[in-house]
Amino acid sequence: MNHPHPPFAVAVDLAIFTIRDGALAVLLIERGEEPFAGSWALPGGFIEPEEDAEQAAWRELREETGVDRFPGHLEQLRTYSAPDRDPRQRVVSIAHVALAPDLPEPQAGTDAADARWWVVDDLLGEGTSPDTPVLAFDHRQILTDARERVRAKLEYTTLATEFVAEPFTLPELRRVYAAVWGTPPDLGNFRRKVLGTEGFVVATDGRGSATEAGGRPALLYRRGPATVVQPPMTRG
Amino acid sequence: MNHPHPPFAVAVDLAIFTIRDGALAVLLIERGEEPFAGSWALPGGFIEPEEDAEQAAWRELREETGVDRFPGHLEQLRTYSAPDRDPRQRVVSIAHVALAPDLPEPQAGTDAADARWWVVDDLLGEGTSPDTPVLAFDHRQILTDARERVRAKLEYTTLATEFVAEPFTLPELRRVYAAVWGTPPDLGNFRRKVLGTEGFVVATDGRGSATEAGGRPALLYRRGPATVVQPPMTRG
DNA sequence: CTAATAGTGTCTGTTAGACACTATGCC
DNA sequence: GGCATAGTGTCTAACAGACACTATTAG
Repeated sequence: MNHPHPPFAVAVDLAIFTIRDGALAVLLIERGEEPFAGSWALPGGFIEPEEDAEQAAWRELREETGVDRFPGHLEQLRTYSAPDRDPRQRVVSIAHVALAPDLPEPQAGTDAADARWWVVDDLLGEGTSPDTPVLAFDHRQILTDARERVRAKLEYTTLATEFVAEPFTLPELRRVYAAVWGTPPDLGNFRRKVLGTEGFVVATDGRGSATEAGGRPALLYRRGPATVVQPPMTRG
Repeated sequence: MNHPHPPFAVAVDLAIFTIRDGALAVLLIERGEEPFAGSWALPGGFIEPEEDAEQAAWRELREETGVDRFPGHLEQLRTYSAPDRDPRQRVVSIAHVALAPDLPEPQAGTDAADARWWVVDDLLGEGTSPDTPVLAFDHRQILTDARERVRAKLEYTTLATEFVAEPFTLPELRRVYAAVWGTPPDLGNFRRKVLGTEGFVVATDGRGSATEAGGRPALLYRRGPATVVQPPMTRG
């Protein structure tokens, strides 16, 4: 412990995920100020004196999505602390991952030029399409780590249910896995696993409506109390 | 992002684990200064201006263990940021977990009254024996989280090999699992899993020496290139 | 009826768990 | 030989993967 301790700013950054049109999407903010003005970045902000990181993350979550009672899940991801990650000053960022059922189109915040959902595979794919932005700071790395966290957690937890609004159908839940993993799990085996895991979902007496194209309506379920899936579901 | 940003100190704390006498042990420092003078704490220190958290953790690791080339594994755990976790000032701590083969008894650092290894189960157990110290700050929580990280990672990674010095025997490696999980995995199934996982260990042509009590000498192995164990080993 | 989606049944190879057995060292 | 430890073999129940089949809706 050597004194003096240099001054640090401590921020939280958020990778807020949802499923939109069958794909995993993340909320990005277009920066209105330098550095990286015009680039897109993960939403975030500095921790206030009386907050811990989790409280700051919840606050940012509400501010950036415009939703008063955020319906999803939030957890800490990891902390990014490279000395030059922000060119203005030393900023350590405690990154978080949030998941939610389909949220409304966001409104741009006070200091943001614009805010919108992006398909994650478009952002992280190899293809350098002219429409896909370069992310500000080290946010591409954070987003990569965040996606891997979500992918992994779908295997051994019931976290997928946080991506759907209650009540939900099993086909909807299966589409969450398809979106996050890139390929849908086998139908029969998926149902066996979900229904065979005590407390993953609980049946309701309702039935969903058929899709516009017809087809049998699916049964409706709610989230159960279970949090882990043992043994895990397997990817691919 | 509201200005001004209050000043934060950013520290790293380390849960350095090893196996001593068949039990999981952690290195603690007896604090010589207030607050918590006389209490025991995880080793740690503040991040320097030109370092990131990982570099700071490696530096502290060398300083606190007195070992120049630390032989084990280091990874970030999570960040603890409660506003009142340090009564002096606002300190955010990026906690890390380190694993190593049996290390020499540590020398007390400059500002530490004493430094020694403690059996983790003695520190975290329910029993309030007079000899077991109360940990400083939120270090009991950090230690609990760190132990759980290690327990979990032994299931699905080859991390256990970081607890033994090369070359090592399979019975030695099995004793790592016994120490961390509290109960040894079944002998035959353990060997089947380790030897059946490509790249977990690689055989050498050497044989270990028999124990003092006699018995057949075990074959010697080195760490392999594999990092994951799929499907995982199961606890208990 | 057909198309489309939801849901069930079943076969098979793999493997974890349990546990008995054999091998090789020291005294 | 006996004891202690290392290492092998085997039986079985459970289960993931694959995939064929049946059910229920809209039009």
